[in-house]
Amino acid sequence: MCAEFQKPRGTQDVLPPVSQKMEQIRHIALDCAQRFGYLLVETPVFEQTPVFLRVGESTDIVQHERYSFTDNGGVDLTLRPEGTAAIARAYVENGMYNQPQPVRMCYYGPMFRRERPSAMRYRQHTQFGAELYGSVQPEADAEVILLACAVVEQIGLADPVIRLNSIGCSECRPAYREALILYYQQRHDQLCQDCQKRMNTNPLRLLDCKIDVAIRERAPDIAAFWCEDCATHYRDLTQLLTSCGRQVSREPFLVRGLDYYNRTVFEINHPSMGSQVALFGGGRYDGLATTLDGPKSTPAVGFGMGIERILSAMEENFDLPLMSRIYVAHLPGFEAPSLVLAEELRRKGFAAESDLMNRSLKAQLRDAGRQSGVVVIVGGREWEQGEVGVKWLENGVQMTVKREELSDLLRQPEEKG
RNA sequence: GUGGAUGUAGCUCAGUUGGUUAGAGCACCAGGUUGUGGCCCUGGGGGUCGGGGGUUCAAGUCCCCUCAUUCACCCCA
Repeated sequence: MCAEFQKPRGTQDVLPPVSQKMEQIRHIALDCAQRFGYLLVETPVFEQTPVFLRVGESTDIVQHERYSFTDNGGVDLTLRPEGTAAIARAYVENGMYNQPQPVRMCYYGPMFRRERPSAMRYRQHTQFGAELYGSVQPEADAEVILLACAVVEQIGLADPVIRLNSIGCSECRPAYREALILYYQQRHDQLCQDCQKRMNTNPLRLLDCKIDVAIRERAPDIAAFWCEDCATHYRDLTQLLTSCGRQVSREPFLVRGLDYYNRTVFEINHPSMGSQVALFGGGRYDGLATTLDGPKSTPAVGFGMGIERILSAMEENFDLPLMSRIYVAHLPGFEAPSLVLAEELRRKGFAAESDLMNRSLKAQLRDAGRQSGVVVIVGGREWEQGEVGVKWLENGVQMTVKREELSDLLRQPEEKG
């Protein structure tokens, strides 16, 4: 095919049966969220660009991964790279801080980042996420994490291990930041090029480096710098999660790339996935809504979950429940009656389809065999007497019934044969 | 943005040191059964060999460019 007709780089066509699986995941996620009290909020897939600039000036998402464009009215717009900023905007714009707090919301939809595609990384991907506004309590962090774990578990992954850390608050982080810079400055010559750059842009990210791991080992741990409140918050959260039977692993080097986080950050990996690929990740971002013109104090926690990654993680141990479909076949000349009968069955709630290819009966049965279900045969002597044939392909059992009795017979297929 | 690997039918892949009209399996369609699937047999459709340029009497094969896929980085879900 001509190159200009190919799908854009890093995007995918989702075909059956994968598309059905995706629907299943969406259903599970939204259902879980609802049981936790998190209701769906839909925001536009594009926003005015400044909304996303709040994600952090130094992050790659904002710096060079944006899908931005100017519309005909001269407005600067950006395809959303993540959900949190958009939800924060919606929370503020709709005055949701006047609702009884906390406000529990979730979202589900496509995200766009112009990065180079690789394993489990796409330019358009789907994220499910949840956001909790209004509570500073560690219980809030816990609930959000428990929801994420519940979804992951529903999908068939046993015993998720939560990788957890706290990156402190405006009280205690500056001191840690200084200590970290000092430590790395003393070893400046041994650092990789990226890290030398990171010293100035985002020192916390030094801990993310996969090259300078040896240097990192002896780097100062933020836990030693936590203020009283941050320390209690972290301790309480850990306790809450373990009380709920969740496994927590403290990750001193987990910092995450978005600037808006404070205190809690977390993520979860899956063994089937390559190195640094998280199924979901999130944290607390008490300052974000304020920067979008929200009230002075608007605490919030949330996570985002990569649906394509979830899909690939569950691939082996998750089967789609097959809906049994009815194939209405016809003898030559009975195309129209078979279409009518199929429609009749559909109106009674069955999944039914008829042949549209003017095939021979033999070919229709072959076709029906591909989806292994029930075949209703229309035409011939039986039709003259107001009857149709019914055949179960599984075991080859066949019988003839009055048209009026057909739907009753089909409702209990397991008793036949 | 950096580095590596790979592009031949819908899918998985053969294709010799460059040499006639590019093959197989699976899948698809039809027939073998004037009204019955799966197995088997026979036949059929389907390819600008990712695209463009170059070398050559001759390119799927060699060279260059480009596009795409993929893996590792960067970063993130």
